[in-house]
Amino acid sequence: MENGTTKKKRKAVKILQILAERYGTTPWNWHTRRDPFRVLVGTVLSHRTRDEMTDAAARAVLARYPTPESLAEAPVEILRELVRPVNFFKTKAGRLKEIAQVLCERHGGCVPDTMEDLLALPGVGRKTAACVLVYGFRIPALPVDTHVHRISNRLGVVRTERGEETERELRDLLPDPWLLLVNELLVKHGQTICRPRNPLCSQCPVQEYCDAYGGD
DNA sequence: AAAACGGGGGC
DNA sequence: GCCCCAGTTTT
Repeated sequence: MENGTTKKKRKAVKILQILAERYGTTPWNWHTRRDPFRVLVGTVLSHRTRDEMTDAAARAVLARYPTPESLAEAPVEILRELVRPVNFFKTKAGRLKEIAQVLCERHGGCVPDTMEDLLALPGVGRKTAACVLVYGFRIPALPVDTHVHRISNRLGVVRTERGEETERELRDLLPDPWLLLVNELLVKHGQTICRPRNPLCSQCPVQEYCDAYGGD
């Protein structure tokens, strides 16, 4: 006998299978970003900022300050210049330095691998901490950003007001292997097709599963 | 729960 | 020119 929750789980996994085919995401694609420090720096810079700008800034910072030790000593005015392309760059420049200092003082120059320790870092919330766990350590965690929240609700996989509720409900719905993929897949989908405004529903590979699909 | 932070690119 | 955007912290 199949109850409602089981049905939802099957639907959620089916959707992710289709999106994984569409966007070509596979576990070994993460190879390039397995260094937790790089993930942490890049994710902090990405807050409220588009990918293209984030990438340039993260590379600039990491090229000059490739370790927590060097970043902790970086002059904040130079950091500001390096991260100027991203939103909130003044705040983020200071935060990056603070984070690096805490890593050196409390964690022996390493990025911690628990949610609790990550959340204690300045400027690191649940989304960023989960990104470090998933992309840096491949520990199952669920980064819920605006894309994951919006798309999960449009699809009808969850019905939630806030990101934290989305995180709780999705976690119950998805087996661990899919937790590792859901953020990457939904962000790609959200940037290309399931956009906040004017989604391209006619091109959507999961329209038949979508509560919000209106026929486009 | 809502505002503050805070700036470049797309329309 | 206006509006939006891979969040977090503070009020």
